[in-house]
Amino acid sequence: MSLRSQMLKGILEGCILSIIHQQPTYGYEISVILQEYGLENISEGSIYPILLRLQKEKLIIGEMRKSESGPKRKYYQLTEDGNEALKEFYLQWEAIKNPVDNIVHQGG
Amino acid sequence: MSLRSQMLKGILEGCILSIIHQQPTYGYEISVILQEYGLENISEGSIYPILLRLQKEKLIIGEMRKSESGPKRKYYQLTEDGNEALKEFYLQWEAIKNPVDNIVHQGG
DNA sequence: ATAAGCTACCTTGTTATACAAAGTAGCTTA
DNA sequence: TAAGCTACTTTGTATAACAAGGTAGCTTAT
Repeated sequence: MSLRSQMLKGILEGCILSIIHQQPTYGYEISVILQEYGLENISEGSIYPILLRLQKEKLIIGEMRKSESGPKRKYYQLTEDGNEALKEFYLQWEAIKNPVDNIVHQGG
Repeated sequence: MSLRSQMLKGILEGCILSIIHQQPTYGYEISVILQEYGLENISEGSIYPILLRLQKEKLIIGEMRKSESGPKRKYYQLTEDGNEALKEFYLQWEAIKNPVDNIVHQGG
């Protein structure tokens, strides 16, 4: 398993919450959006299990909608608990990013 | 298991490499240094296994030295492979940090 | 002396997660 | 009718942080 895979643990979930928070969206599009943000090659094997997990934890809710082109899509949006979890992710991200940045910039 | 624990996966190892790169040091002191950087409550149950793993992968080498006060200390320093791994960590950290920051700041 | 408390190291078992790999199926276009 | 894209799902694997426990040396107060 790659270093990147390890480093993404826990982070990817928060990113997906954040993307859904911006606009209701579905799995396949999330992979495209992540790409656009620079997180390339995040496979569906990562994204869909996260969506199912988030749904199970009631942080998001899904709804099937017909597509004008292609199969039906499962659009997700955040629940109230999801908004809380997202806030918590933001806090944790800052609490990790800043120290790590300082360690990295001091050393290298 | 906490969100923070998940988010630290892979990252903590790179931080420890970076700290050892700055100056040869030992496990107990690393926990203090991490604290000072703001990564609080990183337990020895996290640090020592990482040090043993890094040593096994020949990214660091350890050497016991007497302490003027207290038990002997195992000082570690980076090997050539360790320097390579550290550079790779820096690259991966930037490759993850920037996209995640953009996702986070876009969303909220 | 001796107990308490800090320093310092190590090990075992648990839990969670990214991802590879494989499968299913609808729609469009050549 | 086949290729190729869209879109969702499931199974199994590897790995890492950490809780919890253990060992032991040194210093200081009682």
